[in-house]
Amino acid sequence: MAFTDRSLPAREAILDAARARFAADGYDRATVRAIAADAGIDPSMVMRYFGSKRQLFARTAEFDLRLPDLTAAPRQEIGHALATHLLDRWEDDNGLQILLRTATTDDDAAERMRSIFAGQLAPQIAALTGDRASAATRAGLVATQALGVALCRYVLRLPPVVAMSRAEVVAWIAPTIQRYLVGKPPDGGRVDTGP
Amino acid sequence: MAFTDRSLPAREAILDAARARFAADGYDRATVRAIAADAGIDPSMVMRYFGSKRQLFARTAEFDLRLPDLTAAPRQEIGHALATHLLDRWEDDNGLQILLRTATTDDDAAERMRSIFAGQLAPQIAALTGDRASAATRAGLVATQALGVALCRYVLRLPPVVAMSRAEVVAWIAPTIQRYLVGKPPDGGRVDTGP
DNA sequence: CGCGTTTGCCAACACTCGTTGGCTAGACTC
DNA sequence: GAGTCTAGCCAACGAGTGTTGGCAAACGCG
Repeated sequence: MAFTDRSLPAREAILDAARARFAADGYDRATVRAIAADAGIDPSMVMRYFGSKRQLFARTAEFDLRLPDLTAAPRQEIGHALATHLLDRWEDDNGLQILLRTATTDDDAAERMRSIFAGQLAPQIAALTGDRASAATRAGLVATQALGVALCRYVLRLPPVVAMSRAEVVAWIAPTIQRYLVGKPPDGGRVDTGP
Repeated sequence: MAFTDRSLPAREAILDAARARFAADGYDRATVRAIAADAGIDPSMVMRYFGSKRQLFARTAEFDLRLPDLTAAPRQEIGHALATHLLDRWEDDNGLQILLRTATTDDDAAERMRSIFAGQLAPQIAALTGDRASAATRAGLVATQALGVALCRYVLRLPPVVAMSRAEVVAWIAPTIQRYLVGKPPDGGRVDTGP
């Protein structure tokens, strides 16, 4: 019971509708019936093609930061480069919005979020600083600022954060990202796990 | 049909259970039945005492930043002072966690979040800088970092962010908050709405 | 053409949800 | 101490959910 090319448009319509609904409403409030209606297809087909709502969600919640090689940029500009890249990345891919909207109440989605920053960002920082021990902490700090911007701008839609242009946002947060990436740890803010 | 003191323990048990459930599971997944069971009370009593699930949520989702007078602190330390206060504030009051967990999918909760930063934080910043036009933007920037920390540390539980001590978190993010509060706007990051 | 497979739709199941009304027992008032 | 109001519980409703099975039509292959 493999699927043929004939049903491919239907499967893609379901995926598109699911991505839009999950990004807008989150996992719980996005119903299979609503997704199917948006796709112009019967709800039972969603189950046949994707097995279950959870499996459908898992398919739509795949997200890759697609980080560029940060060591290639000038050392003083990597904060700006990363900030720009991240904003670009989640303005043309709603995968992070899908994840963010449901990760606050669903542990599977939260776990994906954790693995993204631990698995994709932290190694890049380790390569950047040569300090593997501090990379995880620095990646976590970058996550607080990056996810905070995403949350306020695209999910909560705080008016002043929405009103800023992308260039303004980048200009403001780039120094923060820069410091978290390669800046000197502040007094009382040690970055390794030693005594 | 006013309620007497006799039912006060029951009403408070419901509120306590509701706060815990909403903070842990968010609005949708926290069921009235589960809240009532935690409180050791029949679900129908929840409706009688609070009208509806939404009204119960509204009662538990009241949150006040209780900001201190920032103009009282030395100018160079207000970032540290605010960062410390915010961490304290939402470690001993789960109101913000309740809001954060559901604001990603519920617009009522999101609106409350917006009004907190626009109504409680922005005026304080205006008093601090004397610049009413930029205060909203600065409040939004502070929100990105503050909510980002709350999200990563208390909701998503990113391991490196959870592992840091409170002092470490404050030491790292205080300079960021400081700059957003009173720092010079970066090139390309104007803070007013002029041309 | 003829036959097996795939597609799509319909109806329904089993379950959970918020919410409602009615009943009993107890507390308070006069 | 009789009458009135309240607290609490039980059962049920109606709506919405994910999910399943069956059936008719369209397709592809021999």
